[in-house]
Amino acid sequence: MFPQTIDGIKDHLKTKGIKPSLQRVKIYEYLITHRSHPTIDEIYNALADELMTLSKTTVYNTLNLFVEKKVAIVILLEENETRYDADVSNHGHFQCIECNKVLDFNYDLAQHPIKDLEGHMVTEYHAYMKGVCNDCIKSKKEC
Amino acid sequence: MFPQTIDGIKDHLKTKGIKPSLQRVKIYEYLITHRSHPTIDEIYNALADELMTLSKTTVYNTLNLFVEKKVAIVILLEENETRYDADVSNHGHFQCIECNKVLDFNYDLAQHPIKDLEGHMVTEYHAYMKGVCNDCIKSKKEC
DNA sequence: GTATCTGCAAAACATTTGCAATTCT
DNA sequence: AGAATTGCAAATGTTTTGCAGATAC
Repeated sequence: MFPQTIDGIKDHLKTKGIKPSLQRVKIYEYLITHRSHPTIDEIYNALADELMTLSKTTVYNTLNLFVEKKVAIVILLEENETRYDADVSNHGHFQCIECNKVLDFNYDLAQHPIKDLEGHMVTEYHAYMKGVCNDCIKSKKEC
Repeated sequence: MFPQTIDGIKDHLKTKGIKPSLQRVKIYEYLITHRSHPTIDEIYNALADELMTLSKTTVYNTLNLFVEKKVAIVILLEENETRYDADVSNHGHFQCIECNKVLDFNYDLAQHPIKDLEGHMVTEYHAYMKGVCNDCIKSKKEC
């Protein structure tokens, strides 16, 4: 599903019109190897050790570029918290309100025609849910 | 669907555990008479003339209270933009990427069981789409 | 050598907090 | 009077912008 090698990542980015700089490749690699839908902060903190001079501005620039070039999508689940996902296919997200974990789920809204939207041109589909994940349900029962 | 009178609004807020102060009643009235899913700024600007001393803090406080007491929901459609809706039922939102208008649509995600989420407890359902509304499609054709 | 990319510092916004003044009962 | 609410000013946090230096082709 995702490129498996650094060269694969470079080729993928090039195909999408993105020059594969070190920072961009590392950020994309982080996104595809950490499917937790990280925030800018999480990405920055994770890579700052390895890329000593990395700045948050670059992380912002890069993710804005990724979204514009459609190699990543923005995930909105909470106010004041923008998360990113390298899986650009139509799928849903479930966030646990106890542990804040985000799970993907298979669901393509585009497959469900909506009467109220006839006549409009739909280009993006988003579905998300919140609740308590099974891990947190278990931990609660133990108390 | 929504209370039709000021007294109706007061009763509704009281039922939900909210003391109906002037500011709260006016903000709730604005929400149910302007179904455009306004931002804090839009609500503040719309009411500032009438409520001379209204502060943005009060608009923030009030909407946080409304969400907590479940008389309004947060609508996330864009980064850094929180919108509010007094319709707390499960339904979807469509935003036009040309004119930014937000339309409601009838769609209850809760009616669509998701295999990947078996074992988790889902308490909130959100669906939204983006695209170009029919008004903007028409204006484009005219050019 | 010219374009682009990076990263610092500052600016721009959105939201929250602390607290004093006001309102309501 | 006592409790809750309002609203100002300051603080916090996130994202963008301007620009100078570094990098790539």
